[in-house]
Amino acid sequence: MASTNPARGTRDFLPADIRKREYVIGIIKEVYESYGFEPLETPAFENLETLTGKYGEEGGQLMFKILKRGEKLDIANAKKVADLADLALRYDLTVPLARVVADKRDKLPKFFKRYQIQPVWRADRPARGRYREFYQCDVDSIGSTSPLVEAELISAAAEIFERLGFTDYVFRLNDRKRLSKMVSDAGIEASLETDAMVALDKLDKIGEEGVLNELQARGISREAAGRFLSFAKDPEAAPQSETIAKVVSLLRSSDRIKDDPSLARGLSYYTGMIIEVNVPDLPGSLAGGGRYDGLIGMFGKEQIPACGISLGLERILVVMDERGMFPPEVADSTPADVMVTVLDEETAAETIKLAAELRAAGLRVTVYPDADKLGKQLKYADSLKVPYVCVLGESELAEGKVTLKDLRTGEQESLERENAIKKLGAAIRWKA
RNA sequence: GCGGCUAUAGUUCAGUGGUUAGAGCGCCUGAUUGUGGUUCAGGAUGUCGAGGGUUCGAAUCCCUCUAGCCGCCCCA
Repeated sequence: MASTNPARGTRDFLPADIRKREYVIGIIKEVYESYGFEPLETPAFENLETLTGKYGEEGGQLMFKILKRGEKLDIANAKKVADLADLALRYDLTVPLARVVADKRDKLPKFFKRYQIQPVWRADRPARGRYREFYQCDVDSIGSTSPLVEAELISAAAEIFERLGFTDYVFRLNDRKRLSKMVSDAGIEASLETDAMVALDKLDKIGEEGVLNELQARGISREAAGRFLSFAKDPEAAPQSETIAKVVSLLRSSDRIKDDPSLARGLSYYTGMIIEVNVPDLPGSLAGGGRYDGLIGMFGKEQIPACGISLGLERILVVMDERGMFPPEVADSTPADVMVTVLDEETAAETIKLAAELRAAGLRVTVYPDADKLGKQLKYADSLKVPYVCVLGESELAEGKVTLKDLRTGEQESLERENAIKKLGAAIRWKA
């Protein structure tokens, strides 16, 4: 038998999963909209040349490339990847945004604030909380170098975490320019700057001693490595960042914002502030971002400054699941408020009519499809956790009534149709 | 990319060379011909991941492949 697993590193989202995802995405959209960010969507795939060279060497390897089609596909004479593939699946949301901005500058506002919630694909090896298809929720502000941009992005992201019910998140802030100064002040050669940052990025994971060893392994002297690390450990000792000071002064003072000179972040396109959001019980981050004033210029047109934050939807969902942070109507979602029974094929038309009346009253109504025994129908309703059942059989039809049963209490009563509809409408509205 | 573990009913798992492969949960039927969630009685369900090998005999031992999980590397 062929495997019925979804492709490696991908997932099927069952109804309960979707309810949770939509709840979180709904809050993210609401908050971003309230800050004046506008939605953007870009294609699932891009021209290969749009994406190549934007993510460093590693990134290129992890891109899902799409084979050329028809006559253009000449496997026998292909010498390099570009001979075989001409398209690739979206690898992140930032580069497509940069392309859109470079391409449609004239159609976009001078300061373009956009959010984008779409899947991206990476041909990575899957691991816990890591997939080959996953969603990113990006929010970016294009066109201004003002620290007000950073402050607003941080403020919006913080509001999202508050609304979702997080009480222990921390925003760590650092500055790429300050990191460069830390490198030079420590006496590390400029050519080893990237190595120093890659090693520093692992501080949480491998500890101080581990970072010192890694710095030395990358050709940095013990003394320089020690000085570098002492800056990283102490915001007072480290060179001061004007940007961080300005951004912090613009935000309402909060112990959730932390100046952290040890924060590095992998991506090479950041040019100024870098941001990461952490919670204590998760090794990685819930969100990350920073300023990238050079990326849009890579498309060869105008150099336009930009800054953004990306929320890690999958990780937010994992933490919320583990902590039971979903409200009951999301965690215990049901497909309908009420189910209407069918006891006889002859009366099915009446069942459909009643269902339509209930829907007109604003209820979510499902109809049992077969004329099975009543016990079976009730059992089914119970398995769906539908709270109410309308029993509509011969005896009810003869009297022009309907039997309304509350599956949670087991109570039931025989009511005139319009009373049953009124009562259900009130019960469900009360709940909502 | 490297190392380790796993694959048996719908599902979670037991079964270390010997008849006809088991259990919990779930599912179906009945007690209850129109009343679920509890209970009781009964019932169905397997290419033992795929392919090859060893053996009188393989779910069990060996090899290959595939898939899943856990570390490392890297990343969100």
